[in-house]
Amino acid sequence: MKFKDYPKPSVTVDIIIFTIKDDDLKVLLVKRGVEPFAGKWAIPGGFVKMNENLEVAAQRELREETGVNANYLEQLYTFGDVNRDPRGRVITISYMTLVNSNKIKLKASTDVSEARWFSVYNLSNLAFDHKKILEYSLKRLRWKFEYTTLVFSLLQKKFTLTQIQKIYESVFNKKFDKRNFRKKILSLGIIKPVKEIEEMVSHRPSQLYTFIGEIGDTINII
Amino acid sequence: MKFKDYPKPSVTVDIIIFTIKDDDLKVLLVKRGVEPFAGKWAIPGGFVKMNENLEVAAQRELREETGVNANYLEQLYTFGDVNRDPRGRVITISYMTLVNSNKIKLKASTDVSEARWFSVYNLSNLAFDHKKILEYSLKRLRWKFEYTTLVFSLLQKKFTLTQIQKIYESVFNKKFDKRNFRKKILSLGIIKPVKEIEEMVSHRPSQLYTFIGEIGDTINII
DNA sequence: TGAATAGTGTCTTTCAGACAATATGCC
DNA sequence: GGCATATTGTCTGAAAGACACTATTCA
Repeated sequence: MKFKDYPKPSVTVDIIIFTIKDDDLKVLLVKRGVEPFAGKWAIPGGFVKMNENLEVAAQRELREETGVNANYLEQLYTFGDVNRDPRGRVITISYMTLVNSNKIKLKASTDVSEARWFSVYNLSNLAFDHKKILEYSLKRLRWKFEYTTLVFSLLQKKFTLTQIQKIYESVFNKKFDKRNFRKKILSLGIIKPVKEIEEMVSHRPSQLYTFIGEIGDTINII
Repeated sequence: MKFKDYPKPSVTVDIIIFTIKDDDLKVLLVKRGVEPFAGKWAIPGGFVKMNENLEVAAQRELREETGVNANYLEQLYTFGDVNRDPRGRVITISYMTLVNSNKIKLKASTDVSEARWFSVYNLSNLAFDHKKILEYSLKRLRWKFEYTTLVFSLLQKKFTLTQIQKIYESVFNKKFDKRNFRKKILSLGIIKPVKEIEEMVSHRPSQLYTFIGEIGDTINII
């Protein structure tokens, strides 16, 4: 079979980069510098190189945009409708990751003019079918937060229970009862208190905990 | 950006076709007629045409192998490791579907020599990375059976509670308690009895039910 | 002592899961 | 009556969810 002779679609990876900033779930978008959709905001992405695995390509895009490596990266879905890109047939494999926004210093890559964090609850007018991709990724993110220990990819080594709860409240965009939430988290046996407490706060300092487990482990949280 | 000038990977769709036959969960495999892996069994699939959406390509492959259209088709995962196909870079988007084996008359397509149903619990020595793909698809199938009404895509319009239970037992490869299972299914409010009972059986005939809802609806079943 | 956040327990309801006897139709 | 399968209810333990007050630190 001489499949080299057939015309082939282009293949890209897009990476949805989530973070929590100011108690709000945010996603990193880049402003397109070239047509099509010049001036519109888009999910960062780029072409997959011929000798590059898909996850490697996604990691590379992440690094180009943020300068950090993901400790969690998950393939989401592949979008390949014939007319999703006016330049021709482009099939994109979407990935998502979560980064700690403190560690990030945004830098513009070569073919984009700007990169910025956007609240996921206030998005509009994105390039391509990226709005649809983001809606899908938010569903997946919530699902992952219900069933896995993904939250710890957004926390420092030591953290408080309130910090966990605030992240959950940002991701689900709703409040949880403090007592029930803490009871549930503690019952999972995935965190343990450390011999330190919060410092430099003008109120009762809280107990610090550390995560014992692997990020992404399956476990019922909510 | 003249992205037409870059070398591009080939893109295929593979389709995992599940059915229940003889109270056993089976998957359709085809015997490869050509190299690489000539003579090995493989998941059916083929190249995506340039003017063809991904789901359409998957539906087409399904029709070529079985002659039926899917009433349920779901994208699973995209496999794209650099060396997964010795002929070159091939990225494959996998889909899964469930068909009623009564309706199927298998036919060989052009580039395969034979198609057969295999028990998912007895697979070995498949072509490419297809073993890995099947393991992944079984996990997803089970997940879907826990949380959705997918089972009804395998049943006729009228069915018995025992038929539902037997399908679940095949999919999860374990037995369920009859009383608890029926209690649970009935509590969901997604089926209703019809004014007929089973005929032509040499034992107490059972009540027939019909499904009220959409296949794939989310709902907690197990 | 006031401000700010940390930390904590009980009750009710729901659901999962264990468990066995009777009913019906056909031969 | 014997065979084969259908149908049915109770109890227990676990977990979810509603709900409000006290504790601690700092300024």
